Amino acid sequence: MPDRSSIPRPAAKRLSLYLREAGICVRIGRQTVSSRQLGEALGVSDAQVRKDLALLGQFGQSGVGYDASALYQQLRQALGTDRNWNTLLVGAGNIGRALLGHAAFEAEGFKITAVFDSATSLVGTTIIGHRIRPMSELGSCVKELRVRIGIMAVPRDAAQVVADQLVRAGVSGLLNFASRRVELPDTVRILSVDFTGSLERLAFEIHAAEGGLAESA
Amino acid sequence: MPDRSSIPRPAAKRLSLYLREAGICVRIGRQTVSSRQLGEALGVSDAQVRKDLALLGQFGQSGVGYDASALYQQLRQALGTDRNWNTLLVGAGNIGRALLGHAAFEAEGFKITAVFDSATSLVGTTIIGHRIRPMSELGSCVKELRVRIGIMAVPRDAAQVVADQLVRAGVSGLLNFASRRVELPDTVRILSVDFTGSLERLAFEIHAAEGGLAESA
DNA sequence: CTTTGTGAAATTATTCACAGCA
DNA sequence: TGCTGTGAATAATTTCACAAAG
Repeated sequence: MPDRSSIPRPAAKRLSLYLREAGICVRIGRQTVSSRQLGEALGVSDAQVRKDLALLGQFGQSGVGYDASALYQQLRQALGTDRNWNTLLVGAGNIGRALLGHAAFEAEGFKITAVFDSATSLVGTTIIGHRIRPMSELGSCVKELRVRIGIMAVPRDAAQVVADQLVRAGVSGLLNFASRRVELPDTVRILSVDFTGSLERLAFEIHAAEGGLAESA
Repeated sequence: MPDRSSIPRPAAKRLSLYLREAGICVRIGRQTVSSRQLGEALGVSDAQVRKDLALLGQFGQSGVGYDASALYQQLRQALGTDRNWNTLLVGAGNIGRALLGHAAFEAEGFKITAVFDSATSLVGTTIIGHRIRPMSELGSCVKELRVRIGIMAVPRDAAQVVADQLVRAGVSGLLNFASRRVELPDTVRILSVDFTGSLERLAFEIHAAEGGLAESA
């Protein structure tokens, strides 16, 4: 067994890509898939794919490739998505509603079990089948429903306060849609999705690609 | 003038974080900010901050730090957000609507100038002040409004087709919300935001931290 | 004093290239 | 033949540490 105690961060990021691709292979009935094929589908070198998958153990077959469904199962297990994750959503605004309507979550094992909002005008109403709860119920909800991930779709100025509440309620991780860094105890993981930051990075790449040549004159 | 095209990818990712922080400094009236302060606010080492900012030129002051508004301007210029970027949105579903209601885009120089959808039931209707246009208008719209970025908020199975249409229409970059890799000519940049993938990565980190399968820093 | 900018060193990540297997 | 798994080589990135500057 290889040393499984430490998976490099960049490799960890690619794991969910491999899972997606393995899922496609399984769905279309493909028996095996090679590191080259996976790599081409995802824009990664074949050597990189092999290195990454070897981190999870040896289950490829020389001359053949990886068994698609074994790969799929192995990745699900490694990522922890072989069983269900209960999540809760804080913030029933634009982004929150989009997430509630995002069917892909449940298909991949993530269930939004409860929705919270601090706006009293929203509390008690039902949005896309979810009753909006008051923040005061956060703690009991996390315990009763065994929620492990809190999804924060709140304004940036509320992010730290909500994060603190979620941590106190006992979640293990946060998915943060507010473009603000929040301080957390290092027992709690966070991953941020920043729309504006993404656009800025994209703009930078375009800008640099176009400006880089023109400016050397 | 520094050569923007030679900025390392990880550094480029941090640039938008620095911009956010510099913006906060300017807004609260702070005159100067040091690499240590920036680093602490963003979870990056001070040496890293200095290396990154030095890529844009030398504008720090020994013993003092960086002039907040000069830093802000410099970053905006480097990222290309000192000028307006016209974008268009394809897909007026859940995610598309959330993006239309996301005020932060315009505040940072990104304007959604037009919205498209392939559903004939939506075309012609107005959503959050935007008339939904048929896909057939894509080409003329890009030209007339000088759109450079296409935002794809479409189902995964439509992603490649829509990407092809956007490329043909002449955009320079794509912001993709579908969890599927799309093939593009390498003159066109793409950046993908994958909700499910993000959740999977978060779940992996939690899972790994708890299960002994850790991720190295 | 404090803080920048930057070579040099250390660390981390990727690619190469090939032995070994089916 | 086609392919994996993996050490070795390479490349990229981060950290160190300090001279120079205010």
